[in-house]
Amino acid sequence: MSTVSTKADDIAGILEDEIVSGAIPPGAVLRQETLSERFEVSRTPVREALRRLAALGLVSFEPNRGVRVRSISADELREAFLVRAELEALATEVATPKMTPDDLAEMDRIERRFGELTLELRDQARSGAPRDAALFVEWMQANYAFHDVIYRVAELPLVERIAKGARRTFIGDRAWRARAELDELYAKNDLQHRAIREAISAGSAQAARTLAREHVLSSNRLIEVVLETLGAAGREPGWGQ
Amino acid sequence: MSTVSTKADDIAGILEDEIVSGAIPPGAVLRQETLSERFEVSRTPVREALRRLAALGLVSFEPNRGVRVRSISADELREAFLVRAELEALATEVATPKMTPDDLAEMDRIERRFGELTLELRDQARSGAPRDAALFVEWMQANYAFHDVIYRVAELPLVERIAKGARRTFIGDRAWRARAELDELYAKNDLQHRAIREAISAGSAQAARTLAREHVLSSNRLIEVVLETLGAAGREPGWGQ
DNA sequence: TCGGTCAATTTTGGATCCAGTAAGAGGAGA
DNA sequence: TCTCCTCTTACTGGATCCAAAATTGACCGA
Repeated sequence: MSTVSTKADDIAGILEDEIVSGAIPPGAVLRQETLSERFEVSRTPVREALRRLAALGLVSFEPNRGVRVRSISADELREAFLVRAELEALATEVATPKMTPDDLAEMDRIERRFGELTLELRDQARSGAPRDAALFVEWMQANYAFHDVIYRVAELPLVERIAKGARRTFIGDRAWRARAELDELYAKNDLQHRAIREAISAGSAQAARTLAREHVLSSNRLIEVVLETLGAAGREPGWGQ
Repeated sequence: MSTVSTKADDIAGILEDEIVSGAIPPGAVLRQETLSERFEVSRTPVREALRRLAALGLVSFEPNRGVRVRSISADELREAFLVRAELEALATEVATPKMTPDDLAEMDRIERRFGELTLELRDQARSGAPRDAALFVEWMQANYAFHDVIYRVAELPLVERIAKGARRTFIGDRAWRARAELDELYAKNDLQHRAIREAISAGSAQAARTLAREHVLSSNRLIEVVLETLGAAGREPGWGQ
């Protein structure tokens, strides 16, 4: 791990996080001057950072006009899920015969925590209390942690990079967190995790593969809810579309 | 389509082609000054272009040392094929119900040409004549053209982008073109294309999917030959390892 | 009041300049 | 002769400067 890094890399990393997390909303226009003031550097490293983000598909350059954070379309979102489904299926298949008892134990630990959080979320929704954002974030992280074990064991860095790139395309869309009707999907998620874990444990790579694929694809319903919410959200600021 | 473009974009595009085609070999060190002289611009747009290539994974930055064209490792190459196999399977499945008679006719036309080229390649190899690079390139292009029809019909731009990114990771490795023993793989390729075409024509998305996946995966043997050749090739120039 | 034209301002893209770092050559000492 | 140290050189990363393009807004005429 190299301790040195360029300012351009640092800035790109920070902006990437902020875009992915939704702190910088889709459609926002990024001014080079503003960013250079914020990071207390000249525009040169800022521009290089923006080039990198553009290559990653997070922002788009309009020559002589500026860069704007790409807002993801309904089709893109659906497609991202398709890609994730295929690649997670692949990773799960590859990981199954490589799983050690320690790995399985880790999956269990994460899955137990995930189950608890799922119940908490459901209880909260049933009690009519306002959704706790921190709790939701924790649930989401536990969800990803489960899949991350699989990626780690599979040792497929390219697959991991692409799949994680695809899954983050909707982390930033915070709008959907508000919907209560998603709760049963959460519970389904939990059950599917358990099924995948059992298939892996049984050493059935094909079953694990199929389950992983269906797991991601079953988020289709969730996607549609998300899209509905997004459609209701106001248009983003910027140059006249 | 915007007719305007920045020099950084132009340069990145040209360099990308040259790296992918192998004109700039893996391991080569790219000097900013040299590139700026070649393209008759200052180093600024060159650096931005290099940032983009780095984000695409084609080159790697070493802070204060320079950029070098990434040479693909054996594991990366194998993984790229796995990714392609999954995504082409997906694209084929999605494309099958959307195929029009015109699309099928185009596939036939391309496939017919592909079959001819395959025979030519085989005849040439049998006659002991030295391989004709131009013929090989044409064969390769016909091969890709077949798959491109599927991508076009599937209308999955993200899948297409990722899969094409994965498949080009080895176009640049020209070494393997010299191997005669690959000829039977070529013929197999041809047969598989026909099978995929028939499955699509029959409207069986699942069969087409499976065939497409196996088609790419069957290149495993080919990959191993490539790796063998790469292993024999001399080390690349540059900083010590 | 509305639309169009033209100048002023803003902002980007590119060139040049400067500083800091890494590799390498050469010399001194063991 | 080998090793270590220093000094030079080359090249990158970042800052600043300049030109060109686009947006804004004011002014004018219908």
